[in-house]
Amino acid sequence: MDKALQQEIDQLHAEICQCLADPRRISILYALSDGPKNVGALMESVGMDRPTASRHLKVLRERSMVRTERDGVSIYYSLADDRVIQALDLLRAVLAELLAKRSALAEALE
Amino acid sequence: MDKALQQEIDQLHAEICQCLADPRRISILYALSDGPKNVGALMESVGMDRPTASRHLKVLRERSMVRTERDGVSIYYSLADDRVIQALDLLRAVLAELLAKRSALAEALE
DNA sequence: TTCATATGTCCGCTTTCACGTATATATTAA
DNA sequence: TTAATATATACGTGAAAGCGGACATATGAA
Repeated sequence: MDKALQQEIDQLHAEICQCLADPRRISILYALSDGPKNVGALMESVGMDRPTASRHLKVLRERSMVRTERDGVSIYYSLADDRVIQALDLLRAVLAELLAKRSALAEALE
Repeated sequence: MDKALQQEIDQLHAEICQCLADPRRISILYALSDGPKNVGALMESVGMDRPTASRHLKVLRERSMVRTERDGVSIYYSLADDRVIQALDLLRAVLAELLAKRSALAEALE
């Protein structure tokens, strides 16, 4: 493939990954995997103040990781694509294995 | 689950995602999915200078996303877990769909 | 129109991160 | 031990991202 084109794809790919590279946003995405929620419910379930929630939701919105739908005065957020959760689950499994290995090392030290 | 514990997991989860949130590192990981490579070969295939390659490799090493093995004067890097590539592929598929939708919109405008 | 509620943005501040140049380390061969 | 090769780090700089408090907007009801 063309080198410049490949770089542009990698850039966009990295921007999507960037969305996932924050613990609050991960928490938000898993909260939404249960179903749509408005901002208040998300603040509650993730434990953030309003500006923080809004900022992170904006990041996710701008990268099209979440969708919004207004219902009266509330705005409901939902996942745009379940594969994002699948990807997060894969990485979480990798993490689990890393931690298990470290735990085994720790036990071997005793 | 305990809230503080959950936050700590999300933090580690985010640190893994952080590894993926850079176009150079994505390029490195895909290059390694073909098999182990030393730094020189990676520089070639990804098109970076040495300090840049070393820095990114350090990030991937510290998060255990890659393994290293010395062979004489060369150091060979390899993927620590193929599921990282699986996760990247899922996200790339999400990206492809997003771009396809935008492309359809662009055509509809003509 | 005025008020209350839900959501979003702006500001200053601090931290993190990526870059390139120059320098350091480690391994092998002479 | 010296030189050569392959790899890694240190440093200064500039850009980007996160935070919380104050402010702004939009919808619906009185």
